[in-house]
Order: sequence, then C-alpha cells, then structure tokens
Amino acid sequence: MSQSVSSRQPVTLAEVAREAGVSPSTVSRILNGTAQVKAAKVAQVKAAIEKLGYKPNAFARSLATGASGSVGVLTQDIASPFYGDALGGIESGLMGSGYSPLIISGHWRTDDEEHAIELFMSRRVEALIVLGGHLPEHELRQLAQQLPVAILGRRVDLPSAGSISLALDNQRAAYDVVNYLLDRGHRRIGHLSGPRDHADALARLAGYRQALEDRGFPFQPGLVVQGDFHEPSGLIGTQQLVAQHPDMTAIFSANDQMAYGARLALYRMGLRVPEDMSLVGFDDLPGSAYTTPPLTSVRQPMAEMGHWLARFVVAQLTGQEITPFQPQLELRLRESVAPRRLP
Amino acid sequence: MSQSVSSRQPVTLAEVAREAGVSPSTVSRILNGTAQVKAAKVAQVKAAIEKLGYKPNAFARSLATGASGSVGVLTQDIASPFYGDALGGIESGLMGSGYSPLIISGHWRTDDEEHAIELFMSRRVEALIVLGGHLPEHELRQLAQQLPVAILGRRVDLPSAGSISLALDNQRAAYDVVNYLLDRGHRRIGHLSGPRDHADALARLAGYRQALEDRGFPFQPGLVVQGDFHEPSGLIGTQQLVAQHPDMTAIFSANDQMAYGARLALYRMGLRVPEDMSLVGFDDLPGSAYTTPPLTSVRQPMAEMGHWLARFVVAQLTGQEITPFQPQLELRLRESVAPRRLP
DNA sequence: CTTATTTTTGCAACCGCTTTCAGATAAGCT
DNA sequence: AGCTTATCTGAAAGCGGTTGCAAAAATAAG
Repeated sequence: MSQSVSSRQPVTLAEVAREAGVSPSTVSRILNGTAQVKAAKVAQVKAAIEKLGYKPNAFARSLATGASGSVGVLTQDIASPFYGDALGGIESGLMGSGYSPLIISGHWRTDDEEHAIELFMSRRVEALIVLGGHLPEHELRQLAQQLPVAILGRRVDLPSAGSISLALDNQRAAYDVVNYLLDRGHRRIGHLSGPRDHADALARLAGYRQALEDRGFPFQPGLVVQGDFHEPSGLIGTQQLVAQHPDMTAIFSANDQMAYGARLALYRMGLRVPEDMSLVGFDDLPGSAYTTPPLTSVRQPMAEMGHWLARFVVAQLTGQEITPFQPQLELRLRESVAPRRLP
Repeated sequence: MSQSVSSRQPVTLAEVAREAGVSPSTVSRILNGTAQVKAAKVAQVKAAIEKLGYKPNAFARSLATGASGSVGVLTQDIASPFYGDALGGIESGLMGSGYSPLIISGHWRTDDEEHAIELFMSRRVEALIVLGGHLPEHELRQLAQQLPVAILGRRVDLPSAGSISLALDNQRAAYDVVNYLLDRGHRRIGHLSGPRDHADALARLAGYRQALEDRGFPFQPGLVVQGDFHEPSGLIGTQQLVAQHPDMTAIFSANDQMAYGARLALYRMGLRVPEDMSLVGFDDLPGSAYTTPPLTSVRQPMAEMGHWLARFVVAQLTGQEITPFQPQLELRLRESVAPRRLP
C-alpha cells in the first residue's frame, strides 16, 4: 500500500538486501522464485522492496541472464491503418508471454530498415517480426540464422526451421475480384495499381490481367493507371480513367485508400456508386465498412496474422508447439458493386 | 564490406580487443570517441569489428553509463488512426536524437497502463510521453518528479519544471462548431457524444451545450445520444436521433469515427448529406477528407503535437531550449454542412 | 641526449543482477 | 542426543561494457 519515497537514484537490489538484512542472492531468489526462502525473510524482503519502492533494473537482469525479453517489430509506418492492425495483433499475441515488442518503422526505406535492425541487434531482441519492407532477402535469411524471424506480407525463403514468412495469395484474390466483376456483366474494368516496386501491388495487377485474359478479354494497358497507394493518387487516376474510357463501368483499386480517392472523384463527377460505376478495393480497412456505400473489398486478416506471428515467435522462443495457420484473403461483398446496367 | 561470420553467441568487445591486439578500454574509446587513439590502432580495431561483426550490447552499455537511450511512449491503442498519427509524430521527433521510443498500449485500462509504466521503469526509460489514458494524476505527478513527462490530450498540473501537458480546448472548438451550424440556420442540432469517462468527450458536450444556451436555445437532453467513439454507436445513435427528431437538420458528432457511422445511417435512410442533414465530426482523421461528401471536422494536429512533445522531452534530456508551442484546433470546413433549407 | 610534457594506453573497479558452490541450518531417524 | 539428509543462505564470480587513474609511449624543450 505505502508509496515509495521518490528518489532520484533508483534503488538497487543491494540496498533492498541491506534494508532487509539479507544477502543480495536471497533477494534475487525471492524475486525470481528461483529457490525456496524462509517465509520470515520473504516477508522482510517484501517489506523492504515496498518501503524503498524498488524496481528491478531490466538491463542488469538481461545482462546477467542473457535474455532481453523483447522481440523486435519492424513495421513500415506506425500511423498506417494497414500496419496498425497488424501491430495490434502482435501486441495481443505477445501479451502475457513475458516478451514485449520493440517497434520501429522503416518507412519503406531500406536504410531506415537497416538502422532498425541495427538497433534491434544492439538491444538484443530475441526474435524479429518484419512487416513488409524492402530488406534484401539474403539479409533476412542471415538474420534468421541467429534468431526466429517472422515475416508478414512477403514471401521469403527461410531455410531456418525457427522462422517463417506469411504471405497471402494476392494474385489469386485480385483474380477473384475481377471475375466477380466480369460475372456481373462488367467488361471495361479499370485498375488503379500500386507502386511498381511493391510485390503485392504487382501480384494484384497480375491477377487483374490474368482474369481478363482467362475469360478471353484482352488486357488493355490503358485501363490501368498507377498510383502510390494513397488517396490522392486514386482520385487523380480515376479522373483520368473516366475521361479516357467513358464506357468503363467498374474500377478495381489495388488498395482501399486509393479506392477512397476514386470514390471521391466519382462523387465529384456526379457518378453514382454502384449505379454508374462499381468499385472494389483491397485491404478492407476498418473504415471501409462505413463508406457510402460500404466498399466491397478484399479482407486481409492483418490482426489475426499479427497475432499468430507473435505467438509463433514466442513458441519458437519457449520451445512450444504452435498450430499452423494459413490466412486467407476473403472477398467482402458489400454495396459498391452492382450488375452492369444494359445500355 | 565483408560480411560477418554468423555466430550464435554475439561477439563481445573483449573479443574485438583481443583480435585487434589492444585493450578493451581502447576499443571502447574508439567506439565512443571518448579519447584520442592512434590512427594505426583505430584501423586495426575497425578491421576487427568488421571481421567479427561486432555489435555493442546496449544493455551492458546502459548499465555502465546509466543511460538507456529510450523514452517510454504510452499510447492507448496502437491500431487507432487517432493515436497512430501522434505516434508517427513522436517517431519523427525522436529521429536523429539518439533516443528511441518504447511503445506500449494501455487500452484505456488503468491496470494495463500501470503495467506499462512498470515496464518503462524497469527498462529505465529516460522520459515518458503519455497519450491520453486514465492514469491518476497523482501518479503522473509522481513520475514527473523522476523524469521528464509529456502528456498529450489531458490537462494535468505538473509542477515539475521538466514536464508538460499539452491539451487542446475541446470545449471551445465544439462551441465553434455549434455556432457555425447555428449561423447556417440550423436549430435542431443533434449530438453524438463520447464516453462519459472521457474528458475530451465531456468538453465537447459542454461546448455544444454552451453554444446553444449562449444563443438562447435551450439545451435538450433528448438531442444528445451517447456513443463510444466507434462507428457502430454513431450509426445506431443517428437512427435513434432521426426517428425521435424528424425536424433535426444537423448532427455534431464528438468524433469522426461516429460521424462515419452517422453518415452510413443517413445513407441507409435515404437522407442526403448535406442537403437533408448537415454533419460535423471531430478529429479530422486522415480519411475524412475522402468521405462522400468530405466531412467538415475539427482538426487536431496530432502529428505535430507528437513531434513537438518528442522534441520537448529530448530538449529536457539534453538541456536544450525549445520554442514553446500552442497547438490549435481548427475547424476544417468541407462539404458536409449546408445552410438549412427553409421549409 | 637528457628531462619535462603531453598523448596514448592498459589496469581494474564498478554498473545491478544472476547463479554456482559450499557452508550453515533445520529436519528426520535411530 | 547423535548422525544423516534435505533446506536455506551467502560469498564470489561473472554478464559486457565504461571510466578514473597511473604507467608507457611519443613529442617537445633544454
């Protein structure tokens, strides 16, 4: 109950020991339950801890035990709704495991990512979770030899047993989206694609293309405009698409954020969704269920994946088993797609 | 250039010293630039470091120097767009300062927050940035006596010099919103309020009420429905409001997320925004500029505040000066408000 | 080529906690 | 009570760095 005396210099275990009239070893043992200690001494020590407001120094402990109790999480943008979900999952997956996350953003810049890794290593993280990014594969593979590495959103060959990479079949999902649109009668389908150096963006584009070709419709480069995964590029791209292809009846955006931009562009042009133009996104951001109309999108189970990855690395670290997990992309049908009206 | 030999056991400074044929102290001095060292030795040591792939152990260093180089960041929900922005700002504010953030979520649960603090203290963070939350004031004050504390989103009296709390005048902003609506002829204005235990929510409600009363319109409890700051509660609240007050022409939501819910509810009921119903949110989330129509909202400069707070604590830690900063709430006029149509 | 200085180095003592090892205590039996 | 065995406890040696101090080496001065 009693509050500690607030002091500048943190209290050390030795001081607690002196206060309680026992040796440091004893205090340590009580703290960690490493050995039986007479009840009387336990009481004295606990009292001393309380009185002094002692908080163990994690550094000293880590140094002595060689275990840092933390896992490095390399994300790309901490403010991104997309990665944010995954972070939330990781956090919950780590909860109660005794490990805590050390989160750093790489901003899709390789050297930022390298710095992050540097920091992780100097902070002796015991495992690594990597969300996307551009780190060269060989580097990841090298890391995987030193500690468990879990990668999300990239397919990387990790020969090491304790590591894993979790990726979704983006191409397949995009393929399904376009087929869904084709099934509803749409023939001229625009695509807002993502950055050319982004593997997922490429996969989605490939799925779009393949679906068209498999159904016998030629792929038209003019119906694809490249964006950067942010809203403004979706807006501009859509204006462009609509201007050049008045007969276009559906747009498949490579992510939700660009779909939002598209939605606004259409609104501005007086085109209704879905009556005049069907719209499909990708990612199923939390907000997408509340756009007007609610956006049909491909759900990526970010939180679940993050959660599982966290539990995966913990399992590696503690030598437990973990049930495998194959996340699935799922087309969330909402209200932004309508059958093509026959002219 | 040469890559290190990947080894299980991390290389230590002593090993580097042996390899280079110098004493550990010398290596340490080279690493930290603590003293002049003969160029020849520097070269040998650098070569050894490279060859062995040596990475200093941050724990050992922290233990020896007493400086952890990290600042604790207590957020509430890492996946929230709202706090996410602030985190991004903090990250950028810390960048290049030599300090790195240790981020933990409190989930608005006091005991989670206490745990976070515990972890921060055991990890010996050198400063603390707290985003919202429910930690009792006395506790914050106590912490502020031990290290620089920067609080965002709560007004807390921190007598200690090195600490600060940054809060915005939510009541004033809400007051302005409602006046803006009144100026446009709206008379029956609904309010979707936030959680009752949330200071900002209360302030916004108070501003709403005061604006009405100051203009001579009685406050009607029936026009206020309480939500939880999430979309569904905005949706349900709006349905309720519209059903009970057919003459209502505007809704002021205590945050954007509930406004999104409201927007959808209106869409479902066939009410147009802004023609049939004006809508104003609060927070100006990144997505709000891309809703249909773009949402009029109150912008909270989260990223800027985060950035400044980070720089503030760094300034405290390094004994520098920092220019004061008074963040302002700003009404972002967009397209979700129209003058009331005269019946 | 000494001698007085100024640089460079290395030794050794911490930083705060864990852990092995052995001695001290307490408990169990005859 | 005397001896064995099982429990507790403390001394001391690290963990991997940093740093004050003094010795050693290099440089400047006489």
